[in-house]
Amino acid sequence: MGEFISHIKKPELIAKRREQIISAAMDLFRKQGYYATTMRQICTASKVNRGSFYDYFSNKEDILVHIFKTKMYSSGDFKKTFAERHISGPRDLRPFIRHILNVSWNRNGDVIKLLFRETIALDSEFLRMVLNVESAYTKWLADNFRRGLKLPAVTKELEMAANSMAFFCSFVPLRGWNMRDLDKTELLDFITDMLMARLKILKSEFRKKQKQPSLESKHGNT
Amino acid sequence: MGEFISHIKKPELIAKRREQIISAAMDLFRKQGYYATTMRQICTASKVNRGSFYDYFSNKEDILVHIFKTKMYSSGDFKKTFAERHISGPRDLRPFIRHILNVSWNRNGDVIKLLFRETIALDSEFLRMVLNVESAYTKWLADNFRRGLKLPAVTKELEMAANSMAFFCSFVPLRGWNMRDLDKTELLDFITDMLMARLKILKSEFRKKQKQPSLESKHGNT
Amino acid sequence: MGEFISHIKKPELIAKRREQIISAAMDLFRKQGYYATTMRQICTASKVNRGSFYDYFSNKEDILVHIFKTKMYSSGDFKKTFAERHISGPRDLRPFIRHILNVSWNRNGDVIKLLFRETIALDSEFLRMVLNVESAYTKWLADNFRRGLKLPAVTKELEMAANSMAFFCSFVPLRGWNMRDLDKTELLDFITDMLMARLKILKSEFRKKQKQPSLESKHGNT
Amino acid sequence: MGEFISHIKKPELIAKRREQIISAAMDLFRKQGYYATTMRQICTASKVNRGSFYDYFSNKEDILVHIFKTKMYSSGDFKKTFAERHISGPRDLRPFIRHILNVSWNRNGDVIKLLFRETIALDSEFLRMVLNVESAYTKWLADNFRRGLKLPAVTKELEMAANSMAFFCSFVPLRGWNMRDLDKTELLDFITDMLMARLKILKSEFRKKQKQPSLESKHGNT
DNA sequence: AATGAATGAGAATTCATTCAT
DNA sequence: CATGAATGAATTCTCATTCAT
Repeated sequence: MGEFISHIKKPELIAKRREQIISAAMDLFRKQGYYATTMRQICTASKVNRGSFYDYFSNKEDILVHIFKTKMYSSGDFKKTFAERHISGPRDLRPFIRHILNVSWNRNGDVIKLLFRETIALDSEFLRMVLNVESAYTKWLADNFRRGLKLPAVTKELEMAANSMAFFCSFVPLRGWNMRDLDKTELLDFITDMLMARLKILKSEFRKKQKQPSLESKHGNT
Repeated sequence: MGEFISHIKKPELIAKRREQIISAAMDLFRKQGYYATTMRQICTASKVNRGSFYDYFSNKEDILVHIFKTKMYSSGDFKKTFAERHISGPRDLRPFIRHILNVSWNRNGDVIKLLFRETIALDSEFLRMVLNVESAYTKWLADNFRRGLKLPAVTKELEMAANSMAFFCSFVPLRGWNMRDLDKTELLDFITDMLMARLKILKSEFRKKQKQPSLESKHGNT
Repeated sequence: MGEFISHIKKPELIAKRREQIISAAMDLFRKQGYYATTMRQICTASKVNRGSFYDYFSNKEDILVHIFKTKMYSSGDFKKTFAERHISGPRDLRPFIRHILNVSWNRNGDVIKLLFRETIALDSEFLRMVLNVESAYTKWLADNFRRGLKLPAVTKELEMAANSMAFFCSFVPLRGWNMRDLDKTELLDFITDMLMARLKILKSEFRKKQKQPSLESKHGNT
Repeated sequence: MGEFISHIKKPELIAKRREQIISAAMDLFRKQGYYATTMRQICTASKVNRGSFYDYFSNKEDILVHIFKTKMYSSGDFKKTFAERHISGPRDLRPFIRHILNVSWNRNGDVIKLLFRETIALDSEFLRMVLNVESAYTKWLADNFRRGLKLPAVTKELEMAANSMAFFCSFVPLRGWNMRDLDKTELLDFITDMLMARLKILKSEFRKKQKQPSLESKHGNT
């Protein structure tokens, strides 16, 4: 437990070696999966000595942990990228969705794939952390949708929309094998349209409710 | 590779033991993942002798193969279930979607999860087979949508809708950890609505194109 | 933690293999020490497969634990042997001492040596157990001395005598390298005489105290 | 092997660093044992760079060798201390014994413990040297006893007494865990008395033999 | 003379699979 | 056809030692 402290003195060397290792490991994990990838392979591919490896990571699992940490939060791509893309009004809604999907599919695809496939390899303590980050991210999405639709509060329906959005982020990473690059670009618009269509319904339902605040309005389903 | 032929004579015994093993293995795989599950655990849980196991499966991976084979095609739940639910006209569209999602989330959730997480453990030959089944299934979905929308042919947009649909099938299996049972039920309608909304757009666009067949109509991107 | 349960079914096979392993291991430990002895060597010497080893012991340390357990208590040599040799009166005192030294030096020498050298390899929980057994043994010795000297209670001086006795048990195991076999036999009488001489002083001091119960009598030391 | 020659020029630096290292190492060896102590720990504790270490010792084992060398002979505590305490007549006998035990238990306890536990880690050549020193020390003890008892020559019985004495030196270092500090002080007198009592018998037997030089007198053995 | 990173042999242990009965 | 012990290749990780700066 507890944060691993490297014995190596130069921080820039630590960063460099970790980068080497993570890069090689991600490649191997993507191709073979976490378990089927051996330390031997990782060290050979990253050109880091098998003994030296343990100066930079505490053990094999630690690579996964670092990947998720680096890519998901702290200095991570997720937050940083998305923090810059904030929704302030209705006009931002569509570009916001497109942007996030685009980044998720084309830049973070590998991490997302890993996230779905290999979280089971994480020890429970860190797993909980990862899931918490995911939850927080979904909440952040929901709040952005709220602003984009000018709604007063985050409703359960907004949460479902956010969950769908988060799930769409893994669409291409998980199902990309069934598509050509061309299709992926078209899919971006298709999915954006689908989500926008659903959000519009959500908005119009809200308006209806405002006019007749005493009546619950839902369409009956089987 | 080639098909594994058991030495055991009685087919009903083979079926029985395989069922025992698959049932126990799926349970363990779901909880711990394929690699973290040992043959010892599988044999103990299924009450099959560790030596006898190899009379019913050729090796550990073979269990996965059989699970996918059994659950996805041949006697599989997928086709069988869905074959009975065919779309013949527009009125079937919504119930069709709801039904498929419902079955996927509540009956086939475990297999779907396995499919996303552990296909990497399969040797490439069988992996290709699995992916082919998936593709075929998606095509079948697209054709049903076509019938539901009364369109003359399967367009690229219909294919994308089908891909989305197939992807939604794994929504709860993969992201269920973030939802209560209650939410899952509401989500069923939410997703159905979203897909229906997109299909309606698709239909109306088709109508527009029929009236002005010479003009390409697309919305601007980014 | 907790008792290791072997998966092997036949108890007699477990006993046989453990015996093989312990015998080979003790030999190697004596020559090279615990740490310098590898599992490879133990398995080769005991003719037990390197994988099979873990069907009979939970790990390397477990060998040490078993040696101490087997040799020190439960079915162990210590208790069994000594239980039969009980002091009931003054005439038993000298034979009792001689017998215990003899057994310790000639039959349990290897274990005693191990006990002094390798207890540091034991995990703290089991180490405490071992030390408790030692303490109990020393108390048992003290009580026998008490009976042999016909004293009413175990005094601090009796405890010191017992501690000395327990320490003498490791004389030859620890310092045997400085003696020929011939010397060891003579040493048996020499040490017995020494302890007897001290016990006689102890007894006579007790008598003196009984006559003048109000006066503390001790010789002054620097 | 042969003596290790340091590349370092300043002898006082060599001495200083070796002292640093030995001091830290002894502490760690006592607590954890030789094998469980890593070079990392030794270098951290002694504040000597892990690379520099090999400028002052040839390898890990060399620390042990130096400890024994430094503490046992040459500039060693043993000889120096004891040389000052020489027996010239019967009156010196008891103080001599007390003094040696006291020093062994309270000043050299750690080295003695190490000597019993870790000599096995020494390569055979140096081991022989260590044992030789021990033998010489025992002979020196025997000769002092001879002078204290005014005997003409060192008999086998005197040798046994000296061996016992040498063994008593390790009593508290090896069995101290079973005693409080208070007990250790009382034990000093108890053991001194025991040895003195035995030596008196030895002396009186000598006198008897002198009177009847033709008769062998021994007590019967089991 | 000090520093600190690199090296790689070797350790304990696991586990799918085989095989004799 | 079942049983359960044996097999051994492969895995992760440690650590004394070396080496370039």
